[in-house]
Amino acid sequence: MAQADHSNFFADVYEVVKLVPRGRVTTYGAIARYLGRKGSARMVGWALIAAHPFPDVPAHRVVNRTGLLTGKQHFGSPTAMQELLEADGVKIVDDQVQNFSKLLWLPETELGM
DNA sequence: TGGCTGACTTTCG
DNA sequence: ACGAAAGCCAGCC
Repeated sequence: MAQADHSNFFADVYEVVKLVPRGRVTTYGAIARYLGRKGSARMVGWALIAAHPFPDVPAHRVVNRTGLLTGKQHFGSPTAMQELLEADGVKIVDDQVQNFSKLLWLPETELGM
């Protein structure tokens, strides 16, 4: 539990993202659907923006459904997200996660729901 | 108070 | 197959 008084949504997003194992990636829709807000996938990304000062939240492991680093723009550097993913062992080519389908980590599936 | 925007996803034309 | 619109929710003007 973070300092979430009125917005459990942010805390939930952080918890799920923090649960993403190293070398894996997940999608906004997967998290949103896991939280019960399948239509609010944008909110997941928004929560990640608020997660900037949170080093425990590997936002770089969250990409869009195509495996494209859509949020790399918000990392301060255009290549920061790619560097972080490669540091986790994820290969990135042209802002696209290679072997994305295999590296995709779904909370519903991995957590057993 | 009301409306726009946004690190998205899915569906209709 | 491509393009446009809808759905969803929270923050900001």
